[in-house]
Amino acid sequence: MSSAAIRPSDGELAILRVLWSRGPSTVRDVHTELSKDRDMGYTTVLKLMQIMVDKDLLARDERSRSHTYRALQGEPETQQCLVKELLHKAFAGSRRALVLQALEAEPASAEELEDIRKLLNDAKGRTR
Amino acid sequence: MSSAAIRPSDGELAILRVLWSRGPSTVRDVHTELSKDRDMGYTTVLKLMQIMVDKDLLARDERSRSHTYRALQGEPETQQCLVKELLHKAFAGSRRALVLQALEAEPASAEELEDIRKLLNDAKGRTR
DNA sequence: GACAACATACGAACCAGTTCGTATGTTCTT
DNA sequence: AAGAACATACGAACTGGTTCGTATGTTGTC
Repeated sequence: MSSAAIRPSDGELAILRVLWSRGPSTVRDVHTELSKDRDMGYTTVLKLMQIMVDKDLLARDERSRSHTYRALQGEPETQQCLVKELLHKAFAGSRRALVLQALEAEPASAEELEDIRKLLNDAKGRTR
Repeated sequence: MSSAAIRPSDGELAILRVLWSRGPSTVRDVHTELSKDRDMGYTTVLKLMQIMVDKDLLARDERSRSHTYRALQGEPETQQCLVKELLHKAFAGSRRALVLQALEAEPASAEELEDIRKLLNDAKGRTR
């Protein structure tokens, strides 16, 4: 079985998100993408991605001059890791309270609620 | 309307949790409570709480020698602030994905699922 | 071959959060 | 009145994350 997901920092998460959506990418790719939102230097992204390789968050392919990086942990695992952390740090483990605040964060559309309802039905099957 | 909740750091959140559950408390109270889990010095807690007063996270009553502190922002507001942040940083705003990972984080009991279902029904009334 | 463009490497500064030692002042006990 | 116990204040060190300048090497173009 695979080891638990590593909790990424904010900057790391931003990079992971690019990699998850684009697939394996060069530093330049990622930097270009991130520059749409924030305003950060190229070498900043480079350094961060190098650190992430050390932490086993990313793998690097050095075969071409512009190294290509890929995420070593998936989006759902990472999300779950972060949710679990928040659940315990801020909600004393109460998923009910967490869902409540998630729903109240912004008004939900009817479709959105319906989607989530389906989720619950699926979960019911897996109940212990 | 009240201003938006301040995002507390991990240490700050731990202190807020104590104050939410105990009500207004002294540094000693909080330190005693926190010592059950972590192992931190008395002055560490003191310092942190002083900083929190500066940040308007806590209010301090200095009338007695042992000052008493109370939380200036409520648990739900704070939770919502944190959830909202995670929602955007890690879930691209998809509450569905967030709830999914929350449910999969640990197996849910049937009652828990039922509770959450009720939440959804209530939310439906408020749909826009 | 020389110069521009572009790549990685890496040290150093900076920031927020955390931790704690030490100074200092008050209260309580005997 | 002296000392123990306990309170706040605050400087300073340490940490992890972030940012970037600068050095250096490679590629591509004229």
